[in-house]
Amino acid sequence: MRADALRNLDRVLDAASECFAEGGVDVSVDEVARRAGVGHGTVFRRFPTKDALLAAVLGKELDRMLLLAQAGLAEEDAWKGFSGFFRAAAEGYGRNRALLEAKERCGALPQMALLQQSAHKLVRRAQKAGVLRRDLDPEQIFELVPAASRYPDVILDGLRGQAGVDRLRPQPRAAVGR
Amino acid sequence: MRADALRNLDRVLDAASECFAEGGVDVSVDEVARRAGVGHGTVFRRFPTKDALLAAVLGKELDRMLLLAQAGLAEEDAWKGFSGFFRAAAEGYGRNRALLEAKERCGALPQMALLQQSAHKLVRRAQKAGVLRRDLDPEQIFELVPAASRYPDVILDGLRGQAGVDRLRPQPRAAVGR
DNA sequence: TGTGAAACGGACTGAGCCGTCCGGTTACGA
DNA sequence: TCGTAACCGGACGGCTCAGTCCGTTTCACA
Repeated sequence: MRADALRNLDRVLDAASECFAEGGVDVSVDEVARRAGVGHGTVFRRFPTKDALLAAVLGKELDRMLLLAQAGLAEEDAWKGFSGFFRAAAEGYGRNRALLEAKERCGALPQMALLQQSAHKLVRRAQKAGVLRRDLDPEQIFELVPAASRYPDVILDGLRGQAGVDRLRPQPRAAVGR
Repeated sequence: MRADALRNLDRVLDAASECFAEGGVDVSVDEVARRAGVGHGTVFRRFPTKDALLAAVLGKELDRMLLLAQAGLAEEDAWKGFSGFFRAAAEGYGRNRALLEAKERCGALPQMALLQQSAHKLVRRAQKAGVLRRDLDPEQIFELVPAASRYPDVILDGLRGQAGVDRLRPQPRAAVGR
């Protein structure tokens, strides 16, 4: 690959990250190309469709999250491990407006499986330790991540549970609907 | 106003409600017109722009929410009043995919002020009664409503606080950032 | 039932966007 | 230094969508 091609590829990826984060997935390819300082033909040579570009950007973000999840597993305190990852992931969603839409649009990406696996471990461990409520499965817990981009403390408080004393409120909990 | 005009206006509003709720604000005016069984010229005669149509639909939804808020105030138990409204509003956001985007796009609507006023009363009353955490102001509390469309119980648990024993977790709470 | 005003709806315009293509340019090996 | 292969970017086509316009239809009232 020629040096100029590589340089432009980097610029395009960076510009796309910023554009999608700020404006969501509806930002045009022209806009991305303009910010990268290239013609939009150049963008389409590297990424045959806009979705391919989106997937590349999303992939990079997922890689970052995978590292965070693994860091959480390395933490010995189950709650700290879980909540640290949860908080960081939530902040990621807050910073990047396109993440949710992109996930809907791109479908399954290769990194997803691995990330999901690590994230599930985090949840299961915290639940076993009795510090995380047990009436939601990992899938459901992580549906709350985007929601937590605003006030993570509130939602983490809602998620926290103790062994024995299950919750602050003693009444039977209503079924958690979807 | 002629009878056919009135009938079509109703049809258009209903169709728009359904379309936007299901598909978000990006549904085309043609699609709305098709579902209403009219030409899209007819839609644009009543609503000069797509945003005007969106505002009309949003306005109806806000009216519905205002009634819910007033019902909450009529409830004598402060927590039941607040949480009932919170839950109903959250469900509204869950059912209607366009609500958030529409609010961003339409800006301030006349109903908003009144709704906000009632909602604030609900929050202040619950906070005074010591059943709702005090480290968030009403504005911030209601930023959590759309987030609660999925698992309202979790978030309500996170919001609940008792007088004296402020929270389950005794450590000083981290600053709630935005 | 006849007539005029109001409403209807489809054709049309223009803008924006995705994706393609090709003539000109640039980097790199010999 | 030079030839060539790779790369660049703007022009272009096709599409969708918001908003306009006008010939035709429908309603309401006398």
